[in-house]
Amino acid sequence: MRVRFAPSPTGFLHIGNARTAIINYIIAKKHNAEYLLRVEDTDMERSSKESEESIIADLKWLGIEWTEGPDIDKGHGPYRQSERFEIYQKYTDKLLAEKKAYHCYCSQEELDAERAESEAKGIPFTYKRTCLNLSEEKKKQYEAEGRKPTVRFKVNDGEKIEIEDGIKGKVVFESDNIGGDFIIVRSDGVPIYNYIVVIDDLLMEISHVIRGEDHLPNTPKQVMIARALDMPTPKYAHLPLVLGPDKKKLSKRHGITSVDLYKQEGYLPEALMNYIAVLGWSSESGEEILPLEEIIRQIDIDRLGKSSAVFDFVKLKWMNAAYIRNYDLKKITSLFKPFIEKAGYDLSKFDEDYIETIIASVRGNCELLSDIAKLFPIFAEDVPTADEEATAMIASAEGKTALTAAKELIDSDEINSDNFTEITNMIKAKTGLKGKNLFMPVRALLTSVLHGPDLAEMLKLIGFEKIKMRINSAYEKNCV
RNA sequence: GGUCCCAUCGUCUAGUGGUUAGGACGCUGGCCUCUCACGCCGGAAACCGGGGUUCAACUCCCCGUGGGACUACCA
Repeated sequence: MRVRFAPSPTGFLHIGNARTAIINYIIAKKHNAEYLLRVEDTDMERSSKESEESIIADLKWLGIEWTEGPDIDKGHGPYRQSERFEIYQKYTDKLLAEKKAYHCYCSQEELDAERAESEAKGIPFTYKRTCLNLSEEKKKQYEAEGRKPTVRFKVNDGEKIEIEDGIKGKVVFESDNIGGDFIIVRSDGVPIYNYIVVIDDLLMEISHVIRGEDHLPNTPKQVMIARALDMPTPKYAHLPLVLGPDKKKLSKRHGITSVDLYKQEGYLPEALMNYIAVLGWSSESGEEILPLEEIIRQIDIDRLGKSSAVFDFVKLKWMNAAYIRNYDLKKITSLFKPFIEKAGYDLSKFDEDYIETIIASVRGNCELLSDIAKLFPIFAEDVPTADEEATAMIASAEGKTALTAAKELIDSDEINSDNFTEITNMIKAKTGLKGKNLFMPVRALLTSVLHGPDLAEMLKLIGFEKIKMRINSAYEKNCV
């Protein structure tokens, strides 16, 4: 078995494509198959090297590995379509010689006009074969006019194309209603996707083409080309589309749809991978958070659903939070670090164990790695700026009572670096506050936020010096 | 418009002729708790419609309806 992922480097890797890449990867792993990466960069205007690089980087970030591709040549290369033009040329010549394709001199404008006419009449557009039997003189004349021909594939009339799709089952098309003879080589000599994909899949010995459902309507064209070339076709499996909340194909306008953005927002690759992989099917047990190995063990093409799935950003976030909670502490700490640095902290100034302890304490309150940006200051800043609710809490009657007591404790040296974690009890003794009325003001005062991990645990990590500064600062602000 | 695909809670799904239609996210009531989160216990929430087939349809068939994709000298 040989599968492939064939992205077009015209932008970032987005969720829809990532799903195709992931499913192919998982299927490949399951069957111990070769996984080929091919770059479909024949759209010269839209393709770019940067885009190819970013897609590759995103695939790697996700943990997807291919066994063959631009960077791993196993004899089926080149792996970029832009480097394979001579190969395609041979097939085009063959098709032309066998009269299975022909040159077409119709201009874009002429075709547009024909199309507009069909639309006005409300009938489906079909190319009228204007150039099918052009005389040599006519061709010469067109050439003299400076027209450059495209190559059109001649579609057989009344042909039935049956596709046995691994997901959809049997799908039948009629050659008569696919729009007529279609262009396989542009007037500038660059071949079209629908054409070369067939050649590449054959030459690269792809046994299973697993791709998005949006390609299903293209499939009959590809099958016809394969037949004309006397080539076998691979097995097809068309994956249902990933949809946005409005049930339309997921795209940029739905918000964050590129893998790179998820990375930047602080999603773990494993979480994204897990979520995307289980979108559209369910495990035997119904569990959804599954290690990759387990997904590989359980998934199979025929276990995949047939209907499109709405991408649930909220559920992904939930899953990410679960991964953050359960990840190996050392590993998750190292993943958090870039986000702490991004928040403006120089980590070389912090002890490794200290950072790890902080992460252990607050990871449960993080859905995204980037959430650390608002939690880390609680430990790192001398006097973090209190958020709105915390400010209000400190300014309340209980807040001032607690604050005054805390100030007295500090000024009288009743508390020191040895016993400061007992401060809550001391304030309790001094003020008579208890329960919520005690803890919330103290929490607000000493941590600047109302929510978070166990208070005593946090105090230990914040340290006496900072506690002192925070009390003094709050006292000046509220009681002077 | 044409071709093709799809159809169970709001969302992701389980279900393959006989089930109190199950689970997950989200929502929600409670417990735990100084708070939030986690965790635990509960709740509301679905078989698109109509015909068949059958003793029996969410399940099979047909027709509607709805949604989607495609309809390029993009992939």
